[in-house]
Amino acid sequence: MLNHSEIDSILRALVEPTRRQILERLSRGPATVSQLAEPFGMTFAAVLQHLQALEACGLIRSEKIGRVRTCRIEPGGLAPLADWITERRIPVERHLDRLGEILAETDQSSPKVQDQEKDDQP
Amino acid sequence: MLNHSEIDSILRALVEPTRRQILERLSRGPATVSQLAEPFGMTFAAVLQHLQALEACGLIRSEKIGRVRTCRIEPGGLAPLADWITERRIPVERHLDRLGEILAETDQSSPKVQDQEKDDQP
DNA sequence: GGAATGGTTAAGCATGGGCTTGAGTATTGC
DNA sequence: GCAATACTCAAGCCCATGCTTAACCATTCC
Repeated sequence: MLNHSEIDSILRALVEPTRRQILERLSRGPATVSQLAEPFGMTFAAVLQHLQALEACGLIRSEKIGRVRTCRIEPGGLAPLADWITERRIPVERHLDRLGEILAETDQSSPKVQDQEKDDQP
Repeated sequence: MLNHSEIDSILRALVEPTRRQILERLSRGPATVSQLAEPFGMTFAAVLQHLQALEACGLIRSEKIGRVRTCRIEPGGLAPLADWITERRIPVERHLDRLGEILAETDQSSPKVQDQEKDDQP
């Protein structure tokens, strides 16, 4: 499915553990491509591809000076995903609010709505 | 890479557009498996696999009564991802704070730190 | 200028995961 | 009991994507 929305590309970038580790590393400060590649048992080119994916969706930013490219975190990069999450949460809160209203309207003699257990392993 | 942490499974679930649409649908109220399968031009079995992925990482919950399985949103399902995002954001804020301190310490005669442009298309 | 360093790109392999098919199970309606 | 319904499971196809290899710039050092 070619859903090329913004959160789609951010999620596709974040779903890869290596890229999350790169973000982790960059959150402790800027680094060059070779510095980023070194800790991973991985080719230079592979790390570069990860960096391009991260930069394409606005999670990092990079700047080349001379022959050295330095990468750093883009501060607001995770904001679209954070917004998406809060948007998805609001309807649920609304549902809970309506549930609260319903509970308030009905008698207090049936307080077992919170009792539902989640079945862990089917 | 077999990184089976919680946010890993949540991200793997959310990265699929179909599963996000299913979440969207369920945020408007519970639905049976066949009700969920109907709008997608997709097999029953395929939707079922998506539902299993969503339930395995705690984003939805389902209950079978008779031969009908009803699915609903798990209210706190997105919380681990939201927490992960805020955790990643704090170091950046710290960096910005330190930047603010540095700017406060130095003279006000060099205000070009915010001037850096992001190069859109390489 | 030539070698070394740092990065970039393209081509190809290989695995994972989404989707289908097809068979199978449990429940409901007659 | 038998058929229809609603779902479940397993096997396999196929494509997207991560990774490697191998060549190819560009910059710095001598």
